Order: sequence, then C-alpha cells, then structure tokens
Amino acid sequence: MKASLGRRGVAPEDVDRVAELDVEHRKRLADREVLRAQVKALSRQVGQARKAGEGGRAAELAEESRRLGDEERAVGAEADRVAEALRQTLLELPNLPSEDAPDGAGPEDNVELRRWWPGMETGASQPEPADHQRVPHWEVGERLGILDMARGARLAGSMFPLYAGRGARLVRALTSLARDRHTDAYLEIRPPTLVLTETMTSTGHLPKFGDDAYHVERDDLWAIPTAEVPLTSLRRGEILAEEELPLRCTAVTSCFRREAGAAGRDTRGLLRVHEFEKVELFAYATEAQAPSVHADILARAEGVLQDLRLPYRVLDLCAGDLGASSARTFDLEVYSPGCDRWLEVSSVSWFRDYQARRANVRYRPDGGGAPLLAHTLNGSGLAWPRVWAALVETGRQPDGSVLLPDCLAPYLGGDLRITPPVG
RNA sequence: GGAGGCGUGCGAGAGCGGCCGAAUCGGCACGAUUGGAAAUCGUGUGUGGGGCAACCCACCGUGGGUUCAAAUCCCACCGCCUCCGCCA
Repeated sequence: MKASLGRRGVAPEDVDRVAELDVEHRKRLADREVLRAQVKALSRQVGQARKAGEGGRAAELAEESRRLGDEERAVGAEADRVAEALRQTLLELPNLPSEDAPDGAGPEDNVELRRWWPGMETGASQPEPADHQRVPHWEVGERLGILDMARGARLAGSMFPLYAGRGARLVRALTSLARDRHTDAYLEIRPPTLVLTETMTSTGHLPKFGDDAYHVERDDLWAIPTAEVPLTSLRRGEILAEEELPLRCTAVTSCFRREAGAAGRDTRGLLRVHEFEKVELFAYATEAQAPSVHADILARAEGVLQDLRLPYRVLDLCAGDLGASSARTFDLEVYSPGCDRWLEVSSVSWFRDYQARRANVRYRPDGGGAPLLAHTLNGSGLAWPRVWAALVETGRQPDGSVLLPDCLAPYLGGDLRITPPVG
C-alpha cells in the first residue's frame, strides 16, 4: 500500500500514521467496551436489588457503577479524539492508483493511447488546420456575436462566459445531442446544483479541495464542481441489490469552479471558466462490472466527439497525475486549431470503492451474504465550453462564417451555418 | 417565515426509564405437508466494530444532556406531514 501510494507521491510516514492511529483507536475502543459491559451488568443488578427491597445493596452497586461510568466516559472521550484524528487523516489520503495506471509524476508522463480524426477509418492522415481555422474562438465568437466574455464579466466577473443567439443555442443543441445519445442506457437525472458538505465529502472533493469550490456560507451549501458530486450520493447510505447493477445515470448541470489563482495566459475565452455546462455519465457497479462500464463511458464520450467530427486524443493518466479519488483515468482532449492546443473535455474515471466507502453505498451479492462496497465510475460526455471552442474554430470557413457538423442539424432547426450579424 | 403533528427493523406498527435490538401483522428465504400449487405448520430474516468460536459492544432521524441505567425523560438541529403567510 505504501508503495502504491508512493507512486502518486504520498510519503510513507503518512501511511504509518494511519496504522498507528488505527491501533490506538482499537485499543481504546476495546477498553471502553469492557467498562461499558460492566456498567450495564451493574445497572441491571441495581434494578434487581431494588426490586428485592435491598436498598442498601442497590446504593452500593449504583455507586460502583457510577465510578465505572466516569471511567468509561474518560476512555470514550479519548477514543473519540483518536477516531477523529484517524478520520481526518484517512479522508485526506488519496486513492490507490490502479496497477494498470502508468508510472509518472505529472502531466508530462501521461501516456497518449490513440488519436482520432475524421476520415481516419478510410486512411486519411490527420488534417492540417487551414489558416482560416487558426483564429481563436474568442475572436470568432465576438465577431459573430455568439460569445460575449466582456458582458459576462460585467455580470459576474471574469471567467464567467455569456453565450448569445446561435452561440447559446449551440450549447443547448450539444446538450440535447448528448441526452439523446446516452439515455438509452443511462437514466436521466436532474440533481440539485447546491449540495451539503456531506455530499461534497463523499466524492473526495472535501475536505482537501474546499478552496476550489464555491461555498454559500449562510446556508452551508456548496456549488457542485461536477454532477459527479450529487450522482455519487444518489444512493448514499443504501444497500442495493446486485441485480440493480450496473446502475447508470446521466445528468446535465452547471458546474462551478473557483479556479483560484488560475487567471492568466491559459484562461482566455472558454479555455477555463468558473461556470460551465457539462453532461455527466455515472455508474455504480460491482468490481467485476467496472472495467466494461469504464470502457462504455469512454466509448460514449468518444462517440460524441466523433459525431461532432472533432479530432481528439486519449490520454492514460499516470499515477502522479491522477485525481485524488481516482484509481484509473482516461482524459479526452479535443484539438483546438485556433489555439493550437489539446483541450481536456472529458475525464473518465474509475474510483473503485474509494467514493462508495465515503458515501456508504453497498450492494447485497446475488447469493446473499454481507453487503459489499460498490464501485463508482464516471466521465464527462462532455464539458461544453471547450467543445464549443473547438467546433467554432474547426468549422470556421474562409469567409469567416462557421459551419457546424451534420449531427447537430436536428437541434439547430436545420441551420448549420453561423454568419456574422448584419450591419 | 409562523402554528401544530410525526420520525422505531424490508413494509406496516407496538413499546411502563431497568426483564427491548426491540411485541404483533405482513413481506421474503428455507424446511414440512402436496402429484403440483394455494392454504397451513415450523424455522430463519438488519448494519457496523472487537475476539473472529461461544460471546461482547454500538446503532430505534442526527447531535448533546439528565440518570447507577435511556428507543422510553430534557434540549438543539434535520427531515416528513397538515394549516397559515410568501412566492414561480
């Protein structure tokens, strides 16, 4: 375990500390239980003695019990203190990376598994963007009147985008497209966007990453950074039947991220924003089902990009770059010709039982027996701002208009061309 | 936001401060009965932790308190229901 966590940079002493706290906690609990059992036994005797009319003996026993009770409370308080320290240490410990996740310390060590581009099946080579596509989306968007970052900033500050006209409709169209693609197997959910601290803790977003999230202090609610948060808690505290698994659902929500200290060169236009819409695919599964569910989510996310005719690549995240809760993650990055960069639009992760343990989601095996922790998996399918950016840049024509892919026609009233506003 | 009621096991639903981890009915599982089924009868039927066997401990919305002893009394919070107010 130390070796496994070491792959992602956790110091061995941190693991030792957990073991020490655990041993101490167990010892105190055992001590407490013995005292507790004595108090209970004595209390019973007090009742009997009193009923038998032996008032003196009852008083004696009560006195003895009181003394043990005080002792028990002291030991118990100590046990609680250790338990809390253990809980905090454990909550901040990241998940064990999967054996299959590549070694590495950071993003530079991620492994590119494959690339896709339109026409690849028929042998075409990766397309070289034309000059008219080499215009960043914030310029294209502004000229066409479909993206207004300045007015968005006026309303909410920088990095809160405002889409207008056909730009706004494009976001809606993308959401509809994804919904239609995924609801064959995934139950559509519209969860709350503000959630309890407990809900944020279940996914591993709290306590460690509280600074990344918006917190409504007055009501102690958190704005979700992803629909993964409410979906993971959908069945919190429940024991599912194995036959219900895999339990798959999808949700489209706004996602909020403070991105503290992120302002700068990498944040222009839609590259990084505080609020965005994202379609999430989520599943509870058994350990045996997890790999195929993981593959399904990845295939669905890729399928959307392929429908949209956008070149992308698939990254296998190395142990050092995995999110804290994840055991294995594939990132999908779409190519942005206007920025000449690969932009992350989906992260497809397998959390094993790390989140289910926090959320206390279990299932009863088919043959009966003790409940087992479920596995959770999720992936974006997809996050729209960067897809929007890639679509607008990739589809830009020599005349400055933007031509969108055919799959969106049903959602755009059949009009796939966005032209500059007249006048 | 105001007033009142309620929160117990898979469901319904009892529960006097000690004999309640919890009656009873239903559901479910197994067994008996049957040619098979229904009906009937019997047995079993929560979760977590410790020893990992007998057994012990915790959990009756959550958290505190009173008590020798709390599902049972007190306080706070949360949730649900009803009525009122407000609003889309």
